[in-house]
Amino acid sequence: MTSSVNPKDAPSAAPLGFQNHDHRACVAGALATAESRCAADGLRLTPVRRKVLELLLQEHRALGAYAILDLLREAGFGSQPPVAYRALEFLVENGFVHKVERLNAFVACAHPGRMHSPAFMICRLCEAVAEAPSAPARGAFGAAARAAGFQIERTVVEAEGVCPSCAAKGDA
Amino acid sequence: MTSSVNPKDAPSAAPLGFQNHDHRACVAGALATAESRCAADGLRLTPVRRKVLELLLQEHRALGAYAILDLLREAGFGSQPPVAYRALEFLVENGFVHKVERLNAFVACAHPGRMHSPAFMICRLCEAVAEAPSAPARGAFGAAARAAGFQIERTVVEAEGVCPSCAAKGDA
DNA sequence: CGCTACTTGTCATGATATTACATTTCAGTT
DNA sequence: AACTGAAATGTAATATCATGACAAGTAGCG
Ligand SMILES: [Zn+2]
Ligand SMILES: [Zn+2]
Ligand SMILES: [Zn+2]
Ligand SMILES: [Zn+2]
Repeated sequence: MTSSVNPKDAPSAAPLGFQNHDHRACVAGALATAESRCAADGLRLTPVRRKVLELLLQEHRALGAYAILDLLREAGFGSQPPVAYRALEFLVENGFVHKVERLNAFVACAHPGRMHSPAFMICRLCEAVAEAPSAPARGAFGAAARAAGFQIERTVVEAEGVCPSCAAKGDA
Repeated sequence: MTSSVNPKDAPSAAPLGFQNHDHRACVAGALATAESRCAADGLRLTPVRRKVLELLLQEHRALGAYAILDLLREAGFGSQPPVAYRALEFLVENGFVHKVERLNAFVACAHPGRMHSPAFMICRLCEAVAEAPSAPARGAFGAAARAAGFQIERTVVEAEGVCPSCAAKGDA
């Protein structure tokens, strides 16, 4: 969602998505969405899972599993890798979190509640990650896949580059 | 059309990966291309590097760094991880090999000699990997990136699914 | 309650990747 | 041919990412 870059919010030292936004609302909304959808679908958003989602939403950037694990430990949860990986598995399976393959890291979904195939823009300078909608199965690639007889089930689309904030710093 | 797998060994007009093709020519041609381009550009296609490229071309699928390392050891080269990773780094930097992020594995480039941004189709059943041309910076995603002010430098486009060969087996 | 499925905590291990440093090879120069 | 600096290689050690196995706790249910 890149409809408009709205500078109304905090000038912020925030490595957020790329545009400023009301991050408290962004976090609270996503958590609420996750809770209601879990309730609706009979999924169990347990304390660990909820905490991991909350951490990823608050950071608003991609975190490695071990970084998450450190934060979990600080919050009093288990500190062994499977604790983090299992929570992440649940969150990824149910679309609340995406894995960024390029970084071997995880990021909270920016468009929860809707089925979608994510595309990411990853700043190589500040490591900010923005999620854009994508429809890779349409377009030239999808046509090539159909021509080859390949049935696409899942796609990874990740662009590495420089975010507007870092570009401004660098050029200035 | 051309979606059917041709059982005879036809010269590959499209080195697309899932269809049959003259693999000996495919390997020899790619090696020759690599050699001539290295000669032209003053790059050193040393024995280890050439061997890694040859292994990837012959396998014609994605191999993990440690699988490559095993093959290198069998061929009498060094057997420590940096040996493989350094050869792969050279080959990736110079466009002879791509990394498949989704698999943490490497595959020989199917369109060497031309600057391009690869897109992959990965069969989850047989692990075949086909490379298609891609232009992700065009289309909706590129538009989103421009709208966000993000400068794309490199893209990862990988589709996971079922290749025509496995689909035929499964459906039949 | 007792049963079951699921979740969590933990230890151990496996898989992927990099750092550091000594040695060798190579291209260009003397 | 011998010298030299840059590049490449060999090797040990370590760092980072991820999973397997099993015991213990917990929610839902007859
Ligand atoms: Zn936010
Ligand atoms: Zn940035
Ligand atoms: Zn081939
Ligand atoms: Zn297949």
